[in-house]
Amino acid sequence: MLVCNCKQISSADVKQMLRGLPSEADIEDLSAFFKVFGDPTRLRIIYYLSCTELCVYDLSALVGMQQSAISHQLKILRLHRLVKSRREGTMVFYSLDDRHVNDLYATALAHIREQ
Amino acid sequence: MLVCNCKQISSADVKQMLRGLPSEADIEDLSAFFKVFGDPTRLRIIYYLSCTELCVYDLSALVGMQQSAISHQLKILRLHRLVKSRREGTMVFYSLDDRHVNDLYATALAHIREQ
DNA sequence: CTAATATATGAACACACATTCATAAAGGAG
DNA sequence: CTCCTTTATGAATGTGTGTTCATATATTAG
Repeated sequence: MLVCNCKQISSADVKQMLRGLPSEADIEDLSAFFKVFGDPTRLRIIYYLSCTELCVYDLSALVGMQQSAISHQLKILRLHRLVKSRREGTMVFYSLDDRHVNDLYATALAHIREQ
Repeated sequence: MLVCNCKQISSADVKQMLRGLPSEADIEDLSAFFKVFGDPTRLRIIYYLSCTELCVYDLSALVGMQQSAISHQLKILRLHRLVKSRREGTMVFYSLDDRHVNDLYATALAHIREQ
């Protein structure tokens, strides 16, 4: 029974909720993962990479931000395995590395467009 | 043609990318939306509400955080139309108000669990 | 009305984070 | 080797944000 007698939820119900609760680690991972999408610059990078593979410099030109800023963000995206990189001479090409990205993108867009 | 001659992407390709680019407003909305999920406390609240409707006090007990903190977070969730509230006497019951939430949750979990 | 309970809110603080600047590292050309 | 280009990284800075504390608001009971 919960502390508040609002609806007399049984302790059995509470136990069942606690059983289904994702682990501390999962919740941390989840929130960290969503946080990656919670930045406009990273979303723009993700969009452009969803179109085609791009090098860092071109990405910075497209996004309209300094190369350093893009590199920093690419590192974060890489650490979360959302993009992968491929070196070709002095250049490094980035591309999307997750089949879920588009799903998330689409679902979120659907949400914000439902007024 | 992009500034870097890395792959000689034509200006037509660039134009097409820019055509598909979500608007400034959409990107802001998207990132703000994802940001809401980027916090462990809010994720816990969302989980519990995915089980059942709950009042603020019980939520704070389940999450293990002060009532004030929960109220602040509920306000954010409400502003993003992820939860809805219903007053019953002095109590306010919250419940999920978005059919996309579970989709996002599941997709994200799938991502972080793929190694 | 007052008292009690449940929730909401404002201010303050501490911490996280995105960007910029400067610079280092890596590779290719000469 | 040096010079140039591309990318990565560290430090610094300013901004954003989650929590707590104190308090206000709202509703019911008496």
